[in-house]
Order: sequence, then C-alpha cells, then structure tokens
Amino acid sequence: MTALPVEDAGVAPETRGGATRQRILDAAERLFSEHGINGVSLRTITAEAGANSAAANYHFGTKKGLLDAVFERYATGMAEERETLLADCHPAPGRPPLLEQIISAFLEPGMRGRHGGATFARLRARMLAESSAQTRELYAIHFNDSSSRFLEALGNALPDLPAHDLHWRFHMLLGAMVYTLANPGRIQILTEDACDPSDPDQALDYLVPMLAQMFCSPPIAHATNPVEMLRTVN
Amino acid sequence: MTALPVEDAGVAPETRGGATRQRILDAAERLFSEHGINGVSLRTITAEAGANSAAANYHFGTKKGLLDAVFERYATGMAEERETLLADCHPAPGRPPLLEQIISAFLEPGMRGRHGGATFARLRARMLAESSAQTRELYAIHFNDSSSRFLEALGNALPDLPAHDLHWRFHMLLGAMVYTLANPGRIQILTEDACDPSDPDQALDYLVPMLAQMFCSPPIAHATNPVEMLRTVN
DNA sequence: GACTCAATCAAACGCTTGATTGAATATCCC
DNA sequence: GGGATATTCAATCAAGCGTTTGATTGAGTC
Repeated sequence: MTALPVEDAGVAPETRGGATRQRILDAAERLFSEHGINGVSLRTITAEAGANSAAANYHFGTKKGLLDAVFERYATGMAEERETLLADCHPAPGRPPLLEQIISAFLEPGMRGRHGGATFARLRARMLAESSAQTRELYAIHFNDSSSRFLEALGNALPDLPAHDLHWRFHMLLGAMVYTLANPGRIQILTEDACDPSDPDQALDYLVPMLAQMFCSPPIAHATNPVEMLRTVN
Repeated sequence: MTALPVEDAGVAPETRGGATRQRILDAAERLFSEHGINGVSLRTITAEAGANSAAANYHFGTKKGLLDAVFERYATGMAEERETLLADCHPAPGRPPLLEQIISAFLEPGMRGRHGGATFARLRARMLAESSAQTRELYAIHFNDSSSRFLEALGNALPDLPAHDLHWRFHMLLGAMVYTLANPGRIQILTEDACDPSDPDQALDYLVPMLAQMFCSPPIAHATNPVEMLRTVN
C-alpha cells in the first residue's frame, strides 16, 4: 500500500533500516518517553507509526526487543561522542577550564539535538527512575564504561579531592542532569517560567560552570566517619 | 474468616483505618514504588495484602483513587513537618549556618524514617519521573506551597544572589534529592559501593553542607543573556 | 430475634494486552 | 519474466486487566 522503496533488502530485519521499522522506532521512543514503557501498548505504537499491529513483533520480536532497539539507536553514538570529547579535553589558554571541558563533554552529547534530542533524553531519565532489570542492564551495557572514564578524569583533574567527595559530587552531577532531562516542570511551576531547564542551551550554560564550581569547592568535613577526613584519594 | 477487630465501624470507608485497608495501602505503596504505577495490577496488590481482589475497588473506588490515598497518607504530614522546621530556622551561635538549617528542613522530612521512609521516597521520585496528569496534580496539591516558601526563604538568606541563580540552584537541589531518593544505584555500580546514597544519614550528612556551599558560591556569569548579569533579585 | 450495615467473597463482565499465524503482497536478484 | 525473499496484512489466541456484581458474613442496634 505504502510502496516505499526498501533500500537494503537481503539483510536480517534486526539491522534493516526499512521505513516501517524507522517509523515504529520513532513512535515507540516518543510514546515510551511520554507515558512510560508499561504505559504504552504495542498497538498504540504501531497505530501511531501507521503500521500493522503485528509489525512491531515482526521487526523487533518482543516489546522488550523494541525497547532495546530504541535505546541502542542513540545510546551507542552518544557514549562514543562523550569519549571523543573527553579525549580532547586538556588545559590550554583560550579554552574553558579543564573541569568545565570535562563536564561539558559529559553533558553535551546527551542534551543537545543529536542522539535523539529531548525525546530520547526524557526516555533515559524515565528509565533511570523506573529502574527495572532491563533498564538497568541497558544503562550498564551502554554507559558504564564511559561514565567510569569520566569519573576517573574528574579525579585526575582534582587530585586533592577525597574520593568520598568526588563520588558524591558525581552523584549530584548525575542528579542535576537526570532531573533536567526528566523535566518534571517543578521549577517552572514554582517560578512561573523564569528559569527553564527544558531549554538545552540555557541548561548547559548554567549547569556546566555551576557544576565545575561545585567540584572545585573544598571537601566536606563530615562527622559520621572521622577516618574519611584524613584520607585523600581512593 | 480473618475475624480481625474493626475498631471504628460507622465511618465512611474513605476515612476508615481498617486492617485490610491499611494492608492494601502498604502493599500498594511498596509495589508502586518498585514497579511503577502501570507496572502493578490491582490483583497483585490485593494478593500481596492478603485481601480479596475486589477489596481495593471497595475501599478506594479506582486504581487512581488508591494512588491518591497512598500519596496523601504521608505527603500531608511531610509538608507540614517541612514548614514547622522552616519556621524554626534562624541564625544563632552553636547552630549550623542558616543556609544549612533551611536545606536540612527541606530534605530531612522526606529522607528519614518518618513519612513512609525509603519506600514512599522512592515512589515520589518515580512519580516525578513519570509525570502524568495525576502525579503532577498530586505534587502540586501537596508540595507547591511549602516548596515556594522554601524558595523564598533561600532567597531571603541570599539577598545578593540573582534570581536566575537562585532558581537554577534550587532546581539542582531538587535534582540531587530526587536522584538520591530514586536510588538508581548508578554511583554504587560505578564506585563499587564506596558511596551509598541509599543510606539517609550518609546522604543528608553530605548533601546538606554541599548544597549549602553550592548556594553560597558566586553567581554564574552567563553570556546568553547579558541583561541577567545586571539584575539582582526578582 | 429481626434489622442494619460495613466488609468480604467468588465469579464474572467487557476489554486490552503481547504475541502468533498463514495468506497476501511487495521487492529483489537472476 | 520467475523464483526467492522480505514485508504487510487481517484474524486469532490465551492471558491479564480494571471494574462490577450479588451473595455472604458477622458484629452492633433496637
């Protein structure tokens, strides 16, 4: 009926780039990110994609397989770009401070237009909150390595910061990023839109220098475990 | 069959404290927080509560009504305690800095054992990420007022901080809190459990002083909108 | 002892879910 | 063209969903 040209027949459906397959991926990404994975049926997705209700199962096997494909589509390139940008981080005159370079290299690929944009960003945030076995595995597969490298790079850039502080601050960085991506709109409600984290440019402009300042600030002395106060790194 | 004593017959089921009703609330809170609202069926909840499959509908009308009741159960007291603690914030020798008092007053009621503990905390975080019409409304009803008051108190404590910075830093505070409550376990995976945000005491010990330092740090000069750089507050 | 009424129960309602089937159609290479 | 392959289609499946029903229970009231 649609008679769209299929440009690469002969390949297994998992690696095809057929038009229907793409439309299903787009629809699934959008609907998953809006209503959650359990909140959307395959029928809704295929209807939105203008495809037959069996098409999703044909192309991706199961609903789980569809989410895998949706996630994989942008996650791989995103992690790669992160690492590329990180490799290019070095202190130099005329460039931002090293810490800002590193933080920007971590945040930027996931927040700007490439790699799925706001839709995929929101899906990632939602998946982190849902935290099922599948979503945890997808995160581990695609992001564990690069995130570890960033943690290491931040530690090298701040040799005097105790590991406990480094880890907690990275946790806070992740929190700021995820909460911004999730865009629950709380701050917009509370401030009547004076501050808009849903604008990626504004978000990066603020988060990168603010997080850099946070990482730079002196270690937190905490009373719970005095031994920690003496330790330096690791 | 169970023959449990009903201590307050004669009251409408919405305000009863019957044993079955309580068990359903407990089971719903736990299962909602673990698998999401769409990820759990009423049958699973009632089975977990050892009740008949119609019991949830009898006591709460609909699944939506059940979530309302689960949220209401602790949210009201939590918001009240926040406001009580905030009213008691004032600079004095021998007490922590005012900023830490305010931040602690905001974070503590939601993170320590009262008001549902870790289970309800995780549910709140998940609801923020899901952000359906119902969850947004529940948040607005129970938390908008008190959150606004905290934003105001922070602004008063930091009269020289531009509103743009204040709002963004409060956004980051919310992100750190929610991400900690959601407990996706990312930092534990990356650091092999050296840092444990799922321990409320450790979390508060670190977050309160670190966030206070963040609020205290100098304003961020941003190039996007130079006019902002000249403004002070509001 | 008849009556009330909140609470519980087993059973079923109509509907949606993820998944499968086999026939029909489109597209490719030779 | 022909034959193989890839895709789409309508139809169907068992299972599960939220919700409703009518009967039953058992403690309190007069």
